[in-house]
Amino acid sequence: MKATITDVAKQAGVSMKTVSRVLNNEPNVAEKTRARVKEIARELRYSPNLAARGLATSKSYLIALIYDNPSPNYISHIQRGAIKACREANYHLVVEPMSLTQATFHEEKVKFVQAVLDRLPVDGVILTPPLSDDLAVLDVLKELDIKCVRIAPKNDNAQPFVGMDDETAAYQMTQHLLSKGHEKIGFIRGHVDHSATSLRQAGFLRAMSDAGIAVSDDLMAQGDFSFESGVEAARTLLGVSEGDRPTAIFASNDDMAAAVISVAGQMGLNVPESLSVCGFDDTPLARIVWPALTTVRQPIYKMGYQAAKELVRKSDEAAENGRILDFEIKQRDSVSAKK
Amino acid sequence: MKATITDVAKQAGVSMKTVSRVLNNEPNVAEKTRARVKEIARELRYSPNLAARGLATSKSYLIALIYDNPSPNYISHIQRGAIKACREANYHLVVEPMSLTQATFHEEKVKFVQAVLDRLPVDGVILTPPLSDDLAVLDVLKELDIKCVRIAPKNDNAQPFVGMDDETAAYQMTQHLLSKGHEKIGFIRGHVDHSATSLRQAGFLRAMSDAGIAVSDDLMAQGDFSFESGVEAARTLLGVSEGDRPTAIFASNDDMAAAVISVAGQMGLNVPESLSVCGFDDTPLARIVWPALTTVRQPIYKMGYQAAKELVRKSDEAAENGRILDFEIKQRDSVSAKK
DNA sequence: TGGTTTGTTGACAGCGCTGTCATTACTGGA
DNA sequence: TCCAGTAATGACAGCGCTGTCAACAAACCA
Repeated sequence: MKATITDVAKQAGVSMKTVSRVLNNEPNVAEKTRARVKEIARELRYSPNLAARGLATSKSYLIALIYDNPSPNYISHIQRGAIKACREANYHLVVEPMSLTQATFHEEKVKFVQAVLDRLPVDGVILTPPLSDDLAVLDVLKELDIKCVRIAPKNDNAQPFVGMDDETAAYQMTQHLLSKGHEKIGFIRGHVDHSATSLRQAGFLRAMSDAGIAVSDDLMAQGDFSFESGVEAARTLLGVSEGDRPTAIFASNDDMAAAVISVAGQMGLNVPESLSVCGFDDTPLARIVWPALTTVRQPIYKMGYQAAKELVRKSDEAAENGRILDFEIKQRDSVSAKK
Repeated sequence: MKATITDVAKQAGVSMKTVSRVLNNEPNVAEKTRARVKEIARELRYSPNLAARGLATSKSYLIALIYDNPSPNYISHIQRGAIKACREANYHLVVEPMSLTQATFHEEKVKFVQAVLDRLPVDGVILTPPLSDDLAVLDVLKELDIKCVRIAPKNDNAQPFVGMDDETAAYQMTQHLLSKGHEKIGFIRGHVDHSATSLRQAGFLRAMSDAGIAVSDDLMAQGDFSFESGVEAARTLLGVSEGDRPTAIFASNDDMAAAVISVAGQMGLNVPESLSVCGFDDTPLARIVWPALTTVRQPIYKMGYQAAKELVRKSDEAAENGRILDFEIKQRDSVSAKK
């Protein structure tokens, strides 16, 4: 039925081992032989049996993406990037979301990871936030001796990761607002557990401080990254006398920024004429709301790509222990100069 | 390091084969032996090596989700459902999006599927629309003798599938609008290539016809499922004299429905007081727009689940060749009685 | 009682590949 | 010319598991 290495070897008049050498790009094969074997393999549409190869090398050519992250958009970008890298190295990606289990308690998360890895002998694991900062999970991985790259972790635990500089991004976005003449700028925080929350806030505050503008407490509202929490926060921020009202609001993510636009609309405030709004993440939503959101584009796809790339890296290539990727400020229509 | 079947066998004082029988729930093992082996396996935290098992059985315990669908939301639900079913049967899911390759031409899509399956010996494949209606791809699968379940295909080619009844869903949604007193109802069509487009339109028209209401051409607008196309269509539908304006608009998906709400807002029309709007799909967007969208909830998660379940089904369980899952009309705030 | 059936167990080969190590062919220098 | 040194190749075992088939024990019937 399907061609095996033996078939190729017979056809080419060489031993299985030589075919194996060619297939794995090992040295010490005469160029002529190499060419012939390659040719025959192509003719026979031969491709190695992963299971057999895995059994012999105790590698699986599989990378797992383990996540506990409710945002399909985020995950799907990571996933696409990771798959790209896998494909380039003839690896495959298996996805293991843990939201499906009842893993609400931390202990269960650890058990989940353990169970997955006991069963599936993957060659590497990609962890997304907030899992990327879960020390217990990292311990399990270390104990099992499985390579792991973390996406956007809060802490650099001397383990490989890829991420972006949330603090600087928030800093630059705030500068953008300042450059448009805004001084009374409201800020909506994200979910307290999320690592990005404090970084984005820090960037905002640093920019304000650098500009010599004090930020009063009532310009800071708490959200949790959800649209609903954004509505709440926007009402708090905007439900004051016209003089006290901020002329711009920086929401920690796009969902909350969309909420601000929605609330502003309901209050009869035009965006961006009477109120500038900006978000963070550049989700599809950012282009769907009206006016389209000025926001920060995260290199999510690239993070997935780099993470997987590091995992499938052959040992003779250089390792990179941490990598900060570039973000981009996407200027669209929701921010204008202060009137 | 990691326990093998031999370790368990030794500990239990039985042969490897008996352990194997217990692990695979095969009959003809004394209850006492079975219990003891299970106990020891648990103690040793033994779990079988997938590669070895795969080599012996020529099964991979892997299911592939192959897709060429730009909607991360749709895919992520399918994926979650499929993973659930895989997990229940000790299978794993590998995802293989083809949008990453340059597979714009049809021929390349076929090649892509072929390449993936040559390399990875999966036990089954899940195909999402529009791939689920790609005859050439189905042929490849058949030739390779790989089981396949299609999600929401247009045609029942006597091959396993799961789907939902788009026509009836659109029919019922239209009835809902009619029951609120609306008679002048606008309809925005979806992308012409998509199988759901014609079904949804057919359901709409049937309901109108059953209610004895003629639908004039200028109440039907063409979209392509994108927000932008929805804006366009909404402008066409609403940009007429007040008397000719529809009192309700049924958009073929949520993105376009959101566009209708946005355009209505810009025109000073209140939703739902002056215009009722409904969508289709129940994407996250439906709850984020204001007012929240009345829409049709598709059983996407369940479709993924059922598809995978069919693929991991043991041969002694009953097969189901096609399965229509239930939808649900989600009534939210964007539809009200006609004034 | 012996013979048959049914239930339980184990020995062994082999799935398709790669690692190890031995063997052969070729090269250049003394 | 011979020999060391190196490049190219192959024989063979074995990765961890399951399928096949044979062996044996227990239970049953006549």
